[in-house]
Amino acid sequence: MKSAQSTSTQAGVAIRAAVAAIPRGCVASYGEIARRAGLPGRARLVGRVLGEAGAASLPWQRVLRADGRIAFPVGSRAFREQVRLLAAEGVRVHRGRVDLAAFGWDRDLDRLLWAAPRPGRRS
DNA sequence: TCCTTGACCATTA
DNA sequence: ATAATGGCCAAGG
Repeated sequence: MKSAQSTSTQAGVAIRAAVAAIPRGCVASYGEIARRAGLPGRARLVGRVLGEAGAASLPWQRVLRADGRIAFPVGSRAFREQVRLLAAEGVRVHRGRVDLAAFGWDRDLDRLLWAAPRPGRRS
């Protein structure tokens, strides 16, 4: 058979590997996954691949939009499912959105801890 | 073959 | 904060 869906292409394999690598309790954006998969600028392809069959065994719930919001319509079946799965691994979702500074995979901890404005450093 | 759609994103206003 | 725009590119009609 030659049904070469995106999930069986090289890109698909790389994307799935990147998603599988997201640590439990963390989240990453579609764009970030694309970048890690060696496909910068192809966030939409990530969404497509996750939509295809085979994503069931992946931690797809850890993939969010760049602003931390869930990519499904609020209240939809997939939306509720994603919220449930994330909550199950300790990721807090508030109003369909996750705080990337707190749960983001690539968050820079140093910058986060020192985020408080220091006196004498610009306003 | 052209056109539309989409689990997206960065920039600009 | 929201809205419009252009880029991205694989599927499906």
